[in-house]
Amino acid sequence: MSRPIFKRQHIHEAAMKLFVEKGIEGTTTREIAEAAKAGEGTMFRHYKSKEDLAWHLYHENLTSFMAKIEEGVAKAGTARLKIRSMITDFYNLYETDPILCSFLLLTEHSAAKRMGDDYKTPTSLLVDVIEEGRRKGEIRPMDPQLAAALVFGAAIRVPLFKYYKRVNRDLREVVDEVTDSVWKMIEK
Amino acid sequence: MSRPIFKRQHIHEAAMKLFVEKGIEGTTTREIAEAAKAGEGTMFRHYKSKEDLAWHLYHENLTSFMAKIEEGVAKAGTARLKIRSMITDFYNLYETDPILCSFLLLTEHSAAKRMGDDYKTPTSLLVDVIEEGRRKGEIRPMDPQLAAALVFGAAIRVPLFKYYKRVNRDLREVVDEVTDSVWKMIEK
Amino acid sequence: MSRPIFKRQHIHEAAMKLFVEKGIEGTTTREIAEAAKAGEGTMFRHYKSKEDLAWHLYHENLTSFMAKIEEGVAKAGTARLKIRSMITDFYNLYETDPILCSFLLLTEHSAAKRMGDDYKTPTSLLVDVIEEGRRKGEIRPMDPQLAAALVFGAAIRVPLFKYYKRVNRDLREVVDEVTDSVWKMIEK
Amino acid sequence: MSRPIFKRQHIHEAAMKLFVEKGIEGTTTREIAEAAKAGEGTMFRHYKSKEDLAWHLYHENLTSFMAKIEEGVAKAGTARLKIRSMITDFYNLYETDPILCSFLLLTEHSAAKRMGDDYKTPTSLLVDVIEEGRRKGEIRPMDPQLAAALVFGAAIRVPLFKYYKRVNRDLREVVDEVTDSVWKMIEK
DNA sequence: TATGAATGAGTGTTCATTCAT
DNA sequence: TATGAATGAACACTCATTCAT
Repeated sequence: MSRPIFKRQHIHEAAMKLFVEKGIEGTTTREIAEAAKAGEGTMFRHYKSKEDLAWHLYHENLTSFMAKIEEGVAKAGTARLKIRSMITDFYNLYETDPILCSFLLLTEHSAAKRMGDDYKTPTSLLVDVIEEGRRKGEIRPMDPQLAAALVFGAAIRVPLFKYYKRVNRDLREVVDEVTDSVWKMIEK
Repeated sequence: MSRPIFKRQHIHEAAMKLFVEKGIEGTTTREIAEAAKAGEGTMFRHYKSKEDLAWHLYHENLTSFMAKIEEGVAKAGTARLKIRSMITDFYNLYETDPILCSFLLLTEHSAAKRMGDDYKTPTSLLVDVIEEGRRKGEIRPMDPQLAAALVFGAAIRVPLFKYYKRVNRDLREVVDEVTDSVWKMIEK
Repeated sequence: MSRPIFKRQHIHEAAMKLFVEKGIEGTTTREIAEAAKAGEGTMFRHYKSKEDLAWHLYHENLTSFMAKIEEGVAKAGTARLKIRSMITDFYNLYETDPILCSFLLLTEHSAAKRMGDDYKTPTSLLVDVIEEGRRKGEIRPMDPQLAAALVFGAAIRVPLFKYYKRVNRDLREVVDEVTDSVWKMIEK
Repeated sequence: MSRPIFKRQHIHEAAMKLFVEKGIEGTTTREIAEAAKAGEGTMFRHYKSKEDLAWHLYHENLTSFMAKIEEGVAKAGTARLKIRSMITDFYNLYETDPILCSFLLLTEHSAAKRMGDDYKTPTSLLVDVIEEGRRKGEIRPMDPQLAAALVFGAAIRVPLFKYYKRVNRDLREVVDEVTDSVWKMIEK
């Protein structure tokens, strides 16, 4: 009667939006279905469970975002430029797709349980970058984990402040200022 | 059967621990009761609902923590020392009562909905400190909100890294290093 | 510390009022305690349970009301006068203590389960009166139960209509009109 | 496991029976589900709450019963015949579907809160009939509300007596006797 | 006698999930 | 593939009842 259309993409979008707004546990499958204009059972043809949907959403988007970040990092020659590249990618993502960026940021906590320790995340990449910079003498002697915490924390709080409307500028305009600032914390 | 001892404190402690471990939505009232060795209905004599319990826990602890922070900030003479004082209080809290510290950090997001815009939070206090430092010429010209995001983000990510076992040192030992680092981002 | 005062009477009054307003099942023991300005446990010193309280309230008040009705009925010489006496007592009660009257009327249904078949109620008394009137030839040949249903139903609906504000007059003024009316249904 | 048959009708029947037997508050949703051989959550797909179910049951059945009564009343030429028609419909309903009839009678009280004042009920229809009869001189001068109370009370108590096994005859056999009796109360 | 904190069985309700269509 | 009625375990919450004070 009705022609089956692929609802998967609709479900992706609806779910991610709701997950950001109300959290994963706070979102019901029925809300997702409604927002996606799909039947209540449709989601389960594609994913085993709500958690599974959330995980796939996280995993797949993080993976492709990581690929992008890693590409930029690989191209950049210095630790400073590598960090600048990561910040650029993050702020770009936030301005292009704030829901996805927020989802990636907010879900990290709950997804952590399901990720192995060797899972590649922006944080672990940043640690690598810092360790390499340390070895090359670009960065002052300090615990790389602590350095990563400072840099990542500083840079990532800016989109969060924008989310809460404390900061209103286009984040792509502040990439250089943020890079300069965080670099001061760790430079030789 | 019944033994009129005040169970409120037990409930506070059990609930906060569980809220940190599993989130507010992820924690059931049954679990709280069990962990507090209290009856299932006992919580509801003290709080209207689970959400209400979470809110009170957040509100009361934040209020008294804010009092402590504000005291330290008031005593410190310069922006740098004020920021150092805040970091000290935070890291002290983390080492003294990591559950409470984590709860305050993690609940900010969901509590935000219930807080008025004029609600005093560590973040808003930091903005005040930075604005004052700016006026006094201690801090370089920059958007105070952006500065606050950088400083707060950097400093607060450190306990989070400890929570995830990336950082293992006693945070009270790194207060000075962190203060030095974040100060570089904003100093004149 | 506090001087124990008899709270029983307060509880009686509060409970009956609430039972009429919200039904027995719909009233909580806490509401009763609050309305009676008594502690939550006080009621249980006097009655085994909420149902027990309701039953005693019904039983004791009905018993004393029955005594009053029976006295009037015994004094009256004819069936007509006996019925008039009953209506007078009912309407008097309604105007004097509408809550008690409503309680007696509304609780009959649920109390029926606990009453033995030989329990004396206004209805059973009315049947007796009618049977006697029948024997004496004052009442036309008809099923006494049916006659009682008609007379009792008619007379008792009037206070109910007043309760719902459809009738507003003082019921004591309409005793004669009602008596005349119901008597027409059964007179020889 | 699941068997997409419409359970709504089952729930209607089970709920009404239980509501009559034990009252709305005294009936648990679990009991309804069991009696309807439905899952515990099934009711909530159709109705927002137990109260909502009760209300719809009352509203829809009363509405269609009112349509039937009004039709009979409209066809009858005199007040006496109109009243006879109403009694016929009531007693017919009682003998045909005693549960529905009892439900309509017993729920009136609690449903009253949710009904607007302009809600059409058998009682309000009876008042209309009596007022018209009054204007046409068929009925003696008297307060129409009082007259309605007497007539409705008398007629309706008969099924109630049957419910309590005081009266055992088929009510359709007593329509004429009851009509004759109640008519005497109000005729010119 | 009166109290009210504590209790836990039980209630109405939710919601992820299943499966016949 | 998509649907949505049906499900029932699990949930937040209520409330009659107990008992140490």
